[in-house]
Amino acid sequence: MKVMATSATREEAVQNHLLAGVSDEELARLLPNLQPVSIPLGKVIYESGERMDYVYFPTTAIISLLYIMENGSSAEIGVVGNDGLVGIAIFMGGDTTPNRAVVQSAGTTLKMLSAAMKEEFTRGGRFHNQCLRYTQALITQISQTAVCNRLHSIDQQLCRWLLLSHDRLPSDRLIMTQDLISNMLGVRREGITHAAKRLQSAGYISYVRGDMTILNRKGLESGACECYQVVRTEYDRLLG
Amino acid sequence: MKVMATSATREEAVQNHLLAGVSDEELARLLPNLQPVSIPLGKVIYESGERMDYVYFPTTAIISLLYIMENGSSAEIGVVGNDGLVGIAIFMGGDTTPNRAVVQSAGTTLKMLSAAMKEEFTRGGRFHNQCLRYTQALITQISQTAVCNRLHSIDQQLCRWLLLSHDRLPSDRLIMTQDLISNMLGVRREGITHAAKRLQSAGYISYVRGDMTILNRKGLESGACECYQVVRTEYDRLLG
DNA sequence: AGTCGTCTGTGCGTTGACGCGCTTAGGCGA
DNA sequence: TCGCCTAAGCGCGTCAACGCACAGACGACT
Repeated sequence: MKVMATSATREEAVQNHLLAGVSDEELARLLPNLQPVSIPLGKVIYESGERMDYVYFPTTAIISLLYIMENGSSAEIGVVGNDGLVGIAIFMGGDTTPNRAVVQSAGTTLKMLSAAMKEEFTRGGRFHNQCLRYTQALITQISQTAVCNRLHSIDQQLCRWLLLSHDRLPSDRLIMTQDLISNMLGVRREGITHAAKRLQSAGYISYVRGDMTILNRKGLESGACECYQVVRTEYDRLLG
Repeated sequence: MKVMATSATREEAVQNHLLAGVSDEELARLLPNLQPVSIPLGKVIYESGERMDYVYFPTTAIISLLYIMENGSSAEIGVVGNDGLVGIAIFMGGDTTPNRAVVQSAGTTLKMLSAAMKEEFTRGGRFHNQCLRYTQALITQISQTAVCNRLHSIDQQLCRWLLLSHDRLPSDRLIMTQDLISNMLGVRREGITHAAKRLQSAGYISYVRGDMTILNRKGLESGACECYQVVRTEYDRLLG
């Protein structure tokens, strides 16, 4: 995690949609506290139950929220990109969550001390409201993950997962091995191999050794269950 | 849904833990707006995407949050009892959610007009904070449901579900058919039949035609996955 | 060029859950 | 008391996903 000495510029900040949606006055107060940081793939930002010293506003990075079982298996409960922030427990009041936050796609985020976050949140302005609306959107995403885990096939879930990632990605390339994806989705690696091969045969994606490219979004959308669209629509409604 | 003419008394209000946790001053402001209502099993409080006119603070009732698929199948994403409230979208700012809220166990709740809810929430006092802490607890419950749906057997999930219900129940009796439970958990009715029979053989529960009694909580806890305890611990930490 | 580690593909047998159809049994009202 | 409705139990065959073991395949690094 490389920290640049300077605070974030306004141009950097508005790359994050949540920050782009606050008032000029609020943004002016936030800017000096926002530090650009670039974070590598696989970096653990929060550990389950651990004190969170910073909140993170992704600009180009994508962060995955995971629950890790006692036996080591894991499952993703949500994904955060430049549409939101990581660390909602800071302003919700719990300070910690029983989840791990890990970088799914390397890139930059803006980090801010928890204290500064709490201070601006308690002022109760547009920033406060935006944070809560984003939290509601995230709740919808988590809920739909629960439903999808229950009722849909690996193929459908992989499509949903790729679309959620693609929405938060600056390009069509996703650096991610099938093994990592299987940990996210909480399934076998071979299950992902099969599903990915089918998607490749259909011409929706192509990949070689951890380097995946999305070729046909429409195709993926047709292969996904309704869960993706429900989440997408709700994000647009709440944050659009 | 039977509405009594009078406002709620302080004694009624504090049966709901969330209301019990606010300041005297706040409670005094809330009381005139709180109306006791008794609601029968199966009543739909909110429909997916529908405007929410009231928020509900359960006292003895239990409400289930469900997502209904386009093809009619369904899955529970969370359950609310006297530990919280139904209608968080009101103060989170989205006004609606893509979920259905349905009464899982008949009983009473205190309902309050959305406008009154918003007004007290925006005052930003202890009530505001309690609502957010409760929302975080609910997020944990939903997250753990997602994980559990992915990784655990029907037997384990039934145990978890029974324990979550029991925690919110005034007695050990649960009026609920296996068919309804299967809709909640998003599995086949026969799956619940098998799991329930095993739990009955073990002496953990007994049931006849939609009338279930919990005989051995410890037994259920031993049959459940870690998901139940994670949620329980987090509720205690955030709201206890 | 050769070696090693990692990523991907494949082929088993196993299993938990599904879908369907049907039976048994309790409860209630006519 | 009879009949009906609904809840619960049972027995298939089917299937998606699992666990495991191993084989190619690509890239990086001597």
